[in-house]
Amino acid sequence: MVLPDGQTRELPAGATGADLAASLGRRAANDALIAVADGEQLDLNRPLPDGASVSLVFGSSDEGLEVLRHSTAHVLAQAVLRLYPGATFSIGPPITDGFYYDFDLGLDDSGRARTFSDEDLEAIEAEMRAIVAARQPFIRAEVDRAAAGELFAAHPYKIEILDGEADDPASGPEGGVITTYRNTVEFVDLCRGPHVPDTGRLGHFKLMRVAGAYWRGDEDRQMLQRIYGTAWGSKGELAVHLERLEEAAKRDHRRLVTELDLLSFPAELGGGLAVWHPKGAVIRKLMEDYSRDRHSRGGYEFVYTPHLANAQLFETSGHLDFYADGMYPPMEMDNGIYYPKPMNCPMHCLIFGQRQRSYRELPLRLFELGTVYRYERSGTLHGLMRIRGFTQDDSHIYVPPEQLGDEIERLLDFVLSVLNAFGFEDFEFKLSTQDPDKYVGDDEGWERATAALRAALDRRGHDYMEAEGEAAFYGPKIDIDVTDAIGRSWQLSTIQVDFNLPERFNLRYTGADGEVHRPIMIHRALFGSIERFFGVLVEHYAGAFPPWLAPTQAVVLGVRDDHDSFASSVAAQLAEAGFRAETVPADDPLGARIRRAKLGKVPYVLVVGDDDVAAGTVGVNPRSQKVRRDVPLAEFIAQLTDEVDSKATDVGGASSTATDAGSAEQG
RNA sequence: GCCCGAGUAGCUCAACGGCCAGAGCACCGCUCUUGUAAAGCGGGGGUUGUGGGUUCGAUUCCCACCUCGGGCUCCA
Repeated sequence: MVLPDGQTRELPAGATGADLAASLGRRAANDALIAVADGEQLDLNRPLPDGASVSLVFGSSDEGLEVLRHSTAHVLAQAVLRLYPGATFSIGPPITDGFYYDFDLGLDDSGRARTFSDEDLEAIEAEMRAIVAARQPFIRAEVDRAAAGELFAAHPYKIEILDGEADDPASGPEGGVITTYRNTVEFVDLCRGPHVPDTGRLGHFKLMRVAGAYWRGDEDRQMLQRIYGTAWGSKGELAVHLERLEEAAKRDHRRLVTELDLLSFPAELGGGLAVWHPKGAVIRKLMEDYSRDRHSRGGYEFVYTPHLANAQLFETSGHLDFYADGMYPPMEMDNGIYYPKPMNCPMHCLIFGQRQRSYRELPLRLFELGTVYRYERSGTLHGLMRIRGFTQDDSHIYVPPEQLGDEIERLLDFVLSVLNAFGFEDFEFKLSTQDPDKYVGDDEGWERATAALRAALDRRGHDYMEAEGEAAFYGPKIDIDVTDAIGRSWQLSTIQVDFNLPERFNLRYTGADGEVHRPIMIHRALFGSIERFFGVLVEHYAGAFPPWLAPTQAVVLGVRDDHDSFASSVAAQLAEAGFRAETVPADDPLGARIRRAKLGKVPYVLVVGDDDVAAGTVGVNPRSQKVRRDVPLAEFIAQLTDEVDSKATDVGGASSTATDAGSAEQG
């Protein structure tokens, strides 16, 4: 065998991964989950090919975690089949952070599909613990189709997998070899493997929730009962994961927007529609102002278009053919049919097509904060992240084919620089290419456009993954994900090439050669939706917006009520300097007023007492820094001005020389 | 839309089928006059999501609908 570090090791013929692990020491023997020989994953009890390059996989690696989660899913299936006679099972793959398994529990006495409840989860988890304690081996076997059919005669979903209707990533035949894994006499699963040697290697798991899921993800098929779980290589990692979930729950924008009085979803309005309260509106306005300013400097021209359009427009654009399901229902008026717009592009195309265009005008970059309405099924609505009425920072760029690459490159820089201002620094790029079954335009155009996108990414030095076949039917695209403060990734920006709409709207320009040409169109949104981006920001900052965005930048508090008028004058001077400041009269004890301001996540609390009235100073209590006393107001204003102008994400500045007048706790 | 779960005061939550549905925060009033994260007292606030049903009696049990949350699907 050749080990990953280049060493070689002699083992008797027929030696297994387990033998290799044993030869490497006790830890390897105890902790190894599978072996990888010449790139092929093997159970530890399978013989290693002579002379192979072999590495052992542990629960500490992604590969190991997948195996461990997959095996835990098997344990879940065994527990469910044991506890629910008549139940059958379908698939149970590992997923990010865990695993799931889908079951069909059959019908109850009244003919309705049986389902799991939350209480069932506890019983199932207890059963799983028993299976883990029993240290059942996973025994692999290769069988032929007939034997497999017999083995799974009572399990129609397994039969369907055997019949190869679809290739599931975790189960199902591959290369004609059907493999099964048996744990006990009672439990055997159809599975490609590999698995951990025995259930004793598992145990750091937790069942999370039960949900409905359609067989094969197809809503015309049977709805199955899915159980989700999380599983890790150690107790510590499981604990860290559960803490991360708690942290995410604390940052949930739906909770924070209510607590901070930013916006709400009144039931009277209808599902998926929000109203913005004054504090939320301040932040939104600042985001929009910044966006407008950047677009203005970036060579965009601003346009406005209405919320409704005649059905004819959406027939021309193809939305009624391809997107009708996502549109609000039509309304009839003056013998015409009108739809709320689900996208801004058709209207921008009308603007382009309104007169003759010259190549000298291109690239023509039309920009609009355009509000659109989309019908989202009620079950899919989710706070600000999925909503029915929202505003896109939408632009459509009309460009000659030969300038596509340059424009994309320019766009990439623009997008990243704007996102940077909001505190995002980690980006992931995804290039989606043609779906061979569903596209418009000629192959040559696609190839050129895709090459242009690729070249732009390369020239800007961005690593990207390629998603084959995931492009929209009208052209290839680049999607940009950002990573937030706690490591979650959000898809925000998208840059999409479109050959289709210029065709449908018969858009043309006159080239330098005097001939008529068709432009290529780029759709691009940077925030995507203002609402969704706002939601991401709330979670990213955990509601503690940086000074330039905070709805209230400073709360000024008098120590006693005879300081209130000085406090008011400080607030007035801050307002005069262009800041958002409030005072709270000294009707309550100072501590209580400070606490309320802190819970409101205000960047600065300014406290003024006798000394300050006399000297024209303030006590500065920043959101997460120490308190400074006797700061001249002008100095504080200069500092805040700096932070706002530089869009600093920190409050109080790392370099501020804090004098310790009582430590400021964090909220 | 479909599966699971939940709807009690503005918010967070109590209340075996049984007296007038309670508490904290928030809000209003009075007292307190405060130097860096919760002063005291009092007050207002509810058709327990909506509509049916079972029952002597329903916040509690059953049915339907609505809304919200977790999923499936789709995507920004």
